Amino acid sequence: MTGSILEGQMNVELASDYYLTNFKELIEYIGSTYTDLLSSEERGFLLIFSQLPRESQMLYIRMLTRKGEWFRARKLNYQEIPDLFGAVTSLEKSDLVQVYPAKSMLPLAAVIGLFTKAEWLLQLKFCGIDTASLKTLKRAALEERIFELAEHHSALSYFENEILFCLKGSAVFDTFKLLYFGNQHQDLTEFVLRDLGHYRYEDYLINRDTRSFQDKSQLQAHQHYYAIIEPLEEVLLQSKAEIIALVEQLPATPQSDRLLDRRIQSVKLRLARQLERLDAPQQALLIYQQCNIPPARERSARIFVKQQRIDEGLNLCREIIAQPRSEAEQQFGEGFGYRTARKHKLDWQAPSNYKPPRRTLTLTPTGAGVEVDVACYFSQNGECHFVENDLFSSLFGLLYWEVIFAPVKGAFTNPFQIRPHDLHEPDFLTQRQAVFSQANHALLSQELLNDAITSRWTEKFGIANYFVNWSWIDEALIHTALARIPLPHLKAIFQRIWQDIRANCSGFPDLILLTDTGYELIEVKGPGDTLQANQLRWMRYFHQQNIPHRVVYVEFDSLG
DNA sequence: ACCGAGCACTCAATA
DNA sequence: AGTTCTTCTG
DNA sequence: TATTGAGTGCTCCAGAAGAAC
Ligand SMILES: [Mn+2]
Ligand SMILES: [Mn+2]
Repeated sequence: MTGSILEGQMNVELASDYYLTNFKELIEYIGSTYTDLLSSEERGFLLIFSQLPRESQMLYIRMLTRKGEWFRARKLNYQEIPDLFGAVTSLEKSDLVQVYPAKSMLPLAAVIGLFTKAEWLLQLKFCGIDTASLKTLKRAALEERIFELAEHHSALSYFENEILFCLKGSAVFDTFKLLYFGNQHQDLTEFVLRDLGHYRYEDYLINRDTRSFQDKSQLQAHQHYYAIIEPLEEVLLQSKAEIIALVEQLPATPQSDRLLDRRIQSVKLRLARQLERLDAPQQALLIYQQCNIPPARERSARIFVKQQRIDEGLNLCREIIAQPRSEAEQQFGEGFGYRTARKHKLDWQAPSNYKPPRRTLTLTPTGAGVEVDVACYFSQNGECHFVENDLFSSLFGLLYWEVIFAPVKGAFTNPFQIRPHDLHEPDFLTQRQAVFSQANHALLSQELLNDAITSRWTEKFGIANYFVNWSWIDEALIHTALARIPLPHLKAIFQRIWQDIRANCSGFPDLILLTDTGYELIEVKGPGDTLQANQLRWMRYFHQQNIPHRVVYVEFDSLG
């Protein structure tokens, strides 16, 4: 079961101007829905670009989708752009590309990345520098050395035979991408992957009169955020001072734009967590106090207790228990509060301590993975499949397909969404009451459910859906599973997913064993592995709902 | 990947 | 001189 | 010995060509 689910439709040929078509589709959307948020430069771009010769448009996009802003003309070889210099001339006139003829003097930082190590060593030799000691340096070290040497050898960034292009206006396109996708991680490759058949997206209704960004200040807030976190990964590797400096740049939280708020808080949590590692708990605490998403309070409580501020730690646990933001957080408050209180001889209610049914199994490893080995072992009792989260999540996604893709205002703004924008909002279902209750009709009988899910399966096969993993679940398995799992069990499981989609799509047991008479959900634990908190929460729920489940602890017998 | 998620593996510190 | 990483492509 | 917590690694188009090691 490897490779893409859509492998069958290989040999898709894209039109030779595919990237121009895609680019035009993107900016057409910007022009039709966002002109009022654009700067004059951005509006100007739309106009100027539309008037460029076709090959100039194509060259511009080629450059946009390559790395960096500086290019050697000789490295831009495209058969669909036979007259490179003709194409670039219009771009230069429109101020979208700056052309630097050979023998120009350029800042070293601009050109350092354009040449290979071998080329730089040659250049160094031309400048009369002895390269013997430089040849063994790694790329990064060599670049450093070149910068030092350039102080006294200005000719290092002088090239006899290189025409260079510098791309302008890439920030404008960044804005367009952000407006189009609503984020900064999707780009033009989405079009290609879709058209190649790697992904297929649901044909949901995109409301042209609803959009992700309502006004300019909202757009600017998102851009500001992305600009600040640009060095995030680097800063996380640096020391306290740099991390704190980055946090201080971030806007105050919580804030009213919920999407942006979550992004900012997630970054704050990461930075604070790193401050903990760097032994700066006080500063971490200050950041956690600006956040209301988990695990901000959990981390704070841990810090308090570590600092022997037991009262404050326990008070925070009480707050968590009184108003948990998730079951996970509640479970933490109860457990950590109990352990801490007990250690200090204080009163605290013991948390529920469910122990799921267990058995141990001794077998010889085949190398395919413990879960597969155990599934193999249980095959003597029936069909046993390694499904983890995929089975129930996929059933959920199939049953509630129409709910997920219902044309609610603002839910869909571009053709590359695997879910509606507001999937995790608390009012998600109240916005979709009618489709929701209609989907639930299928839960009235086994036959209706079977029909609903299998017809959805054939109708939607391969279409991207947040909940459905097409590559791991086959139709036969769905069929048997639906026949064996009683309706009340499925209802209970789906209900818990709806309660907290983000948290409850994970933690399902590894295996499902389907026997002649029924089924069982089995979590496999190899030596040294233990139940994770989310796995235990599901099992506690299974217990309450009489859903058959078990943990199988594996010991290996061949290892001396 | 909506600036990681989800899982198992490994190790160390507790009780 | 073979292997691994990066970049580009459709 | 079991439990807890922390940190790590793996995968997320696929394949080609070039560059780095
Ligand atoms: Mn598992
Ligand atoms: Mn397992």
